[in-house]
Amino acid sequence: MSINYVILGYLSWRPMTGYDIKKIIADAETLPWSANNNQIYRALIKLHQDGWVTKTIENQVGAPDRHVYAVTPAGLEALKDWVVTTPDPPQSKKPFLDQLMWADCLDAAEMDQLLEAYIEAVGEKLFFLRVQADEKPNMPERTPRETYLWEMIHKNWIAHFELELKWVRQMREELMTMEKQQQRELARQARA
Amino acid sequence: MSINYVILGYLSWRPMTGYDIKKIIADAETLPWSANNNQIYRALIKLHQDGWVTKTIENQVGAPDRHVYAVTPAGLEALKDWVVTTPDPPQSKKPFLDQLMWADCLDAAEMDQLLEAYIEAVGEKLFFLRVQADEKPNMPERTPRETYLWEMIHKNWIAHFELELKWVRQMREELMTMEKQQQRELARQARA
DNA sequence: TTTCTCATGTAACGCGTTACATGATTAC
DNA sequence: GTAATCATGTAACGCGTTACATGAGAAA
Repeated sequence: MSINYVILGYLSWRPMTGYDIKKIIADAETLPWSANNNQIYRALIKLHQDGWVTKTIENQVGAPDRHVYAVTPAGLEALKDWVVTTPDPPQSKKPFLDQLMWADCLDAAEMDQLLEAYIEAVGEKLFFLRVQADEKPNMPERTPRETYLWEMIHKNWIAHFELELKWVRQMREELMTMEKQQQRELARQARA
Repeated sequence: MSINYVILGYLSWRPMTGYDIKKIIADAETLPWSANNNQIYRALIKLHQDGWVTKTIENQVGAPDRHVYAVTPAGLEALKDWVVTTPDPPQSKKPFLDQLMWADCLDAAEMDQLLEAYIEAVGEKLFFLRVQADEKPNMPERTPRETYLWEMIHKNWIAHFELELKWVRQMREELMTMEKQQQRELARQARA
């Protein structure tokens, strides 16, 4: 449930509404959540119950009330406690690799098409990551170290997808070579 | 729900029971599922209902009956149909990166400890991956291409975790350098 | 006139997890 | 005697998703 802490983290920057949080998470290419209301509004209720955030209702005219949440000292403490917990290794789902496991039933052309499709999917994701890496979020007063950390996070994701591209391209070439070699061998056997 | 297809894939190698499948998935370092009964036995029921596998009950003495599932021609077709679906890009959860986002509240020592802990977690995972890459699964009659594909899948995971290690080690060094530089600057200011 | 933005929330459902339940045999 | 192996299955729960619900004002 690290989403709760991620929300708490954003609130540690400045007080915000669920709606604000939702937009941030929806736009963040490097956050693995889809920013659905159910999670966010529930999370805010939970954070409030735990005393980690305060809730202020701002009345508006011609628009719904804003429920503005701000982090409390207890919340900051809880955030730090979570930050220093021993980290888990990354957990990736790569359904493409599952597909590859049983891809030997494909002929050379079908296999090549499959790899090509993966290259495209990964390339697209990489494109959006790069676009976002260049954008500057409107976040206030960041220390050089924090700026550095956020850059490294972005670099991590980009490197991850670049590696994936490199890997699949290498595989594509090697499969091509294997296929050609086999063709030559078959031709030789036919002559004999 | 690619788990259903992964199970179908294993059954395409040889007929198996849920128990067999469970052991395979539990041992496979590169499969992202925990091999719980609930998923596996339900999946087998579903595959059977869809006519993708047949079910044969083998009575045993002194042990529970074995429900042996074998793939049907329709199952093989469904497997291939799934294999050629346009692949999704990988989806990774890296809670450590979420922690890093708010890690600027840590002092240099705490930060270094956190990075060290991540290095250990990733290193351990990498160790197990490497062990398994050396093991030869007792799977029958594999074409050179299928062998190659499985090796590439393993390499993908290993490269992924190696990259993660490299990334965090670089960050550790750079943070160390930044810290020293800041110390020197503070000392200079103190003299002035 | 339709769509977008602001803003909050709920309902239904799918996937995945741990833990529970049974019960004989074999190994330490 | 305790634990592991063989073998099947269920219950309860958590996290995450999409879709639904409301309702005003502003922009296209």
